[in-house]
Amino acid sequence: MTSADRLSTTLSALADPTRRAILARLTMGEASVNELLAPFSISQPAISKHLKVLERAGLITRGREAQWRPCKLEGSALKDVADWLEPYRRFWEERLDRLDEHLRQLQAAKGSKHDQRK
Amino acid sequence: MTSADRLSTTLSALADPTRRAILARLTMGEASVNELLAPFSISQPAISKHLKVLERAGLITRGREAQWRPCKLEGSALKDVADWLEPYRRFWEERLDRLDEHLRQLQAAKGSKHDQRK
DNA sequence: GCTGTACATATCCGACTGGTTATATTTCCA
DNA sequence: TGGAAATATAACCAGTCGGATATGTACAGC
Repeated sequence: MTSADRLSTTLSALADPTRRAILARLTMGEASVNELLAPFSISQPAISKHLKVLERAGLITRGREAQWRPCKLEGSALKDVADWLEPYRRFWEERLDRLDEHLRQLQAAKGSKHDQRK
Repeated sequence: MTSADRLSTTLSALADPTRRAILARLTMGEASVNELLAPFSISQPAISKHLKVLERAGLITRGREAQWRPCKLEGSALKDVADWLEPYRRFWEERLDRLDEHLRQLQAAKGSKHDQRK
């Protein structure tokens, strides 16, 4: 799989609120399928499918403990996303800079008036 | 649209290599549809669809200049992704791995890890 | 006006997605 | 040994996706 395809797989795995909720739960530690199922009103096979997608994307790994298949968060795939995102940082920080500049101009305009309250 | 849905829309827009390539091109400045089309061997309507997806996700904005519709990168949607990603950083950074492992061992030592909740 | 250019929209198609229910598999335990 | 629990797999369905081709719309310049 090419690097672009891997990133696509990861991002599309993340583009689902249920799967992101699963990842959020896993930040608190490993969990079984049933534990991950509990907060949702969907069927168990649906969760198993989500876990398969997350595993395929490298976002989780799975162990074996008797009849349990504990899930564990795997950070490295998220790092790929962060690394892709990084070069774009200036495009949202720049925006904030401009907003900040704008706010300072507003502030200056306000300060030049006698009555600062509406 | 809820916050989760907006993030899902953004992530699924990013989960396509063609759309990410379009964003990469736009880091070098605004571009027309034809300019964005050039590097790809897909049809013009296909690019228009991709641009619609990117616009809906808030990743680009579009102007009007005669018969051209220049596209411009919009960083704020990417910031949403970065903000979502940030709490997961400790899961890929090496420095905290030992602490994390330690915490997970403590958690495991508490036992009854796999109690069923239903 | 007329023509060419830039782009959007409509429609269709095959592949994929996220959900379901039903069933199979693996493992523990009484 | 046999049942219950945890999980996986199979089959199905409706909706979405990314592509195509064909056509429509808006504007520039002659």
